[in-house]
Amino acid sequence: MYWVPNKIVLGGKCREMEAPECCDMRGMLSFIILWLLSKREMYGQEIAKEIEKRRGGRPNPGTIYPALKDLRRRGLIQSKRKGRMVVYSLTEKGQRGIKKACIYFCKAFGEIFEEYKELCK
Amino acid sequence: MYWVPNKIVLGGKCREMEAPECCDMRGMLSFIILWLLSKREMYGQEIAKEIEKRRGGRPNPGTIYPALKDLRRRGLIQSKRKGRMVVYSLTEKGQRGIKKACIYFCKAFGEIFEEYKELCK
DNA sequence: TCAATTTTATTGGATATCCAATAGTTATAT
DNA sequence: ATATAACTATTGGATATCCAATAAAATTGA
Repeated sequence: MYWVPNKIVLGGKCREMEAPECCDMRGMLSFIILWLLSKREMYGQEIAKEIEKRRGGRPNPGTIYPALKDLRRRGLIQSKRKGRMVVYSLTEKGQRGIKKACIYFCKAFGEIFEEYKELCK
Repeated sequence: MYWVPNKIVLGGKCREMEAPECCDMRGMLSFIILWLLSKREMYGQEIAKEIEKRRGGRPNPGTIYPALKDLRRRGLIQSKRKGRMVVYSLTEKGQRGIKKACIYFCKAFGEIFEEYKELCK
């Protein structure tokens, strides 16, 4: 079995939410990570927490660290040790990349947001 | 190599657009298919065309038909032969599923859309 | 009738995603 | 000094995604 989110956290409160069984949206992890890092630098578990807030369910260490490793290998993020933590941040390539990806994302899925955003408030 | 979209079609006109190299958003195909079918029933190549309009690059037959087969196996869509074409439509389970998935999608990614939607007009 | 076109469909393989389990490393508290 | 907690990290394996190549079936047109 693979990871399926099963709850979602909104406005600080945690509301249970059934996972969308019909399509698991795997493949969006790198995208979320880059987007989070475009806001500010974070360490690994901080990223995992932020993802949990948005998507529900916290990604495993075995998910998050290989993803970070891969993003670093591709030159999109960099890491710096700060005491116990390793702080990750975007490289310039990563900044350009996530910007482009967000625009692409909006063009591809904007319609769906427009239709559902009222329902999701 | 795997499929990476490299252009995007908007408002009928085809504008070239560099693909987001940093994250390919694979895993969203079933989601788009179900969303398209929630609008109206379509046959296979029609679905492929609609995806091309939104995401750029048309999914291969080897991508679209296995995806449709899997959605049918899971009881989310049904198919009906109409002459040369096979028309696909959502089942009730599929209707419930895509609704749930869209809400989940908006909660998880709404922030990104809110931030970029002006930029994408 | 027969070739061309369109649509549906399968197979095989490369790659990506993600989890469970496990372990190492650093800081903090007693 | 030592135990505890928090964070980082790896490995292995199951599953999903997607393309290229290929082929079959139905329609259309000459």
